[in-house]
Amino acid sequence: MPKGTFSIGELARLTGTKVETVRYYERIALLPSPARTGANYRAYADDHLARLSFVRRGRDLGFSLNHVRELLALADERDQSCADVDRIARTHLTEVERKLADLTALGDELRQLIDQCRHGTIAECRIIEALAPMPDTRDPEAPCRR
Amino acid sequence: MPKGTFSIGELARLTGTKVETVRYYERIALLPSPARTGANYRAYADDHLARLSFVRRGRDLGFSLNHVRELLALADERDQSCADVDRIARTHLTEVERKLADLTALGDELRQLIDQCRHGTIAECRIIEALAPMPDTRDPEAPCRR
DNA sequence: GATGGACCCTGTAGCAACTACAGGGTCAAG
DNA sequence: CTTGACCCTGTAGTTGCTACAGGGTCCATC
Repeated sequence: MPKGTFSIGELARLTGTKVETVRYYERIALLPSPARTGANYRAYADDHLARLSFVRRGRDLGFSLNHVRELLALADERDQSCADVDRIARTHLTEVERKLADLTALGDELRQLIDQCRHGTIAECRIIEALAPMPDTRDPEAPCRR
Repeated sequence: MPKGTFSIGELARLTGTKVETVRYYERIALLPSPARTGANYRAYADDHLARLSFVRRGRDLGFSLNHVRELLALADERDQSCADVDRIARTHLTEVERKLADLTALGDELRQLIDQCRHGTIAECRIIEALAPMPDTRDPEAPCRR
């Protein structure tokens, strides 16, 4: 590797990413294509490292790749207002809160089911029972949802 | 449709599933192939309805299709012990609780970030700042994770 | 009996966000 | 000079659907 550059493996280690994932990010144009060595190895510089760690951090915060892409584009517009950044973050937070509510309800329901299990045969299993109820065939409009 | 049978559309409506999803479940052998009419239409009976609503309910509880498949197989073994059912449900609950913890931490972090936003330019945006920090290139082992 | 719209069929391709090969080339240490 | 760790490209798999394309069928209405 030329001095001051990293191989893909080094970049991956530095950012806690898999090598395949780095190549994937390049393929979908989330990361710019780096220079190549004589042996056709990717040679990354500090700005690639910065960009990839930005992506990783965004992913850790649960942003979609598209959101990360938007945030990256915004990060380069240093003198624009950060209203869009704020909007993306708020949208994402709303989504996270919705998932959180769903998952909480689901966990409660599961815990209830498990608590009712009397460890007998399947014929008398409350968990299976809870899964089994049928929708009413007389009502063609009502699906069997909670 | 022969008397006492449902078309795929009716079955879908009764269970709150999309028609394509019902066909998909059949393709992956989660649902048995139904009888066909002269015009090659699927003709479902009550047992298909029961099976599909079991699947839907399991999915609503967040079980993977493979877990649903196992639960379906177990549901047919009426005189076996329900230990396996219990195990699958507990495994799933553990997983749900892990996701819940992750999502809670993530929501907290996002809220903090958003609270810090002073609505100025991107150059001084705390959200972008929080995403930007670089890993230490002198330490080849430490990835930039929380 | 023709027409229209709602339904049904198969098969394939697409989505997110990776991950995992296969089948090669390169490089540095011993 | 060989071994093992790395690198390359390209493609296919994962999960759980969803969305066509390009056809056939059914039934009510004109």
